[in-house]
Amino acid sequence: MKNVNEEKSGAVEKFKEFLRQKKMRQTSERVLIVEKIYSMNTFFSAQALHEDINKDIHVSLATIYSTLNLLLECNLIIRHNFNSQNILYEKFPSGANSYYRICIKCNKVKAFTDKKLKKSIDLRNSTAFSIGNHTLYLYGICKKCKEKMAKAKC
Amino acid sequence: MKNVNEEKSGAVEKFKEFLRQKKMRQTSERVLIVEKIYSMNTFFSAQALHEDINKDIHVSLATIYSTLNLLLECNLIIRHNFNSQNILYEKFPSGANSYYRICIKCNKVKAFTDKKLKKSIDLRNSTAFSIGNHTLYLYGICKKCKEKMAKAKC
DNA sequence: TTTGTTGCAAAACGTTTGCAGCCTC
DNA sequence: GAGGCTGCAAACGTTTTGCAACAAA
Repeated sequence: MKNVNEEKSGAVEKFKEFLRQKKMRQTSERVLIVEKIYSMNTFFSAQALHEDINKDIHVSLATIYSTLNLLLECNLIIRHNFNSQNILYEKFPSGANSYYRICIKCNKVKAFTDKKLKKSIDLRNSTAFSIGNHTLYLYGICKKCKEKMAKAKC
Repeated sequence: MKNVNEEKSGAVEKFKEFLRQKKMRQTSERVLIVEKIYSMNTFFSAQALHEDINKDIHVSLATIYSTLNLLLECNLIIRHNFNSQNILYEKFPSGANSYYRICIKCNKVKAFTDKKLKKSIDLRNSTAFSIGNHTLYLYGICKKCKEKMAKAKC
């Protein structure tokens, strides 16, 4: 198991390399934002990230968004749209994969891991398309909602 | 292979049943919207659907959105967020599953099918979570972009 | 007849943009 | 020192909401 700090410094390094390649500048704001994101373990909205960072130092929302777009571009974060209102971001370390169970009744989202499935999906790599990360969403009904529905029928 | 009209009438039926259960009204607008969606075979934006429908009869954008939300709720459509700007919808017939390859360089999206993978994912069904449909996104680099990158290095 | 639904316009929300000043390189 | 980046506020596109008129049950 990789530790959190290794993951974070790996992400910062990858981001800096990406900026170098694009001949873009390494600003303190950009680095701080990646570090913050890689210190979290939950989904987050752009707003929440903005508020969180601004407890420490002042960074404008425009900068938050511009950096989020760069991080999306270099695959260090992903963007979820679980339900129509909230758009949520999440760190996405290289080699990681995201699996989610989404209850279509209560909208709760639960992340899980599945090594076997991961292996099987990674096998889909081909010359026509080199797979980096992948994301799987399972839509269904959770135990609680199933029980509720059973009760309602009685 | 199920034919398109069967699929469409199945969707309409499922939607009507959903409305009945929620004690909501079966309006001509609602039915027309599902029918239209199930006649298409591509991703679509709310705007595009609105324009398309309004060639025939007048339906307001507010009604389009309210119906899209109902269809999301009863799992007859899904919402994609491939790149940060466009939000796209797609029909999602029961039993169908969506697999997508997304190039992180050129942002092109290609849908594909994979029966083996589908079987393997369906096996993840459990008492804790009953899986309905699922969606898999593979993020990677397509052949064209790989070739471009190889050329750039020379 | 009753009450939910529609259309319209305005509001809300997340995100982007233009510009002046600042800070990397 | 030059040009890219930031902050601010205004603009933008998508989605939601409030209200009066309408229509399904």
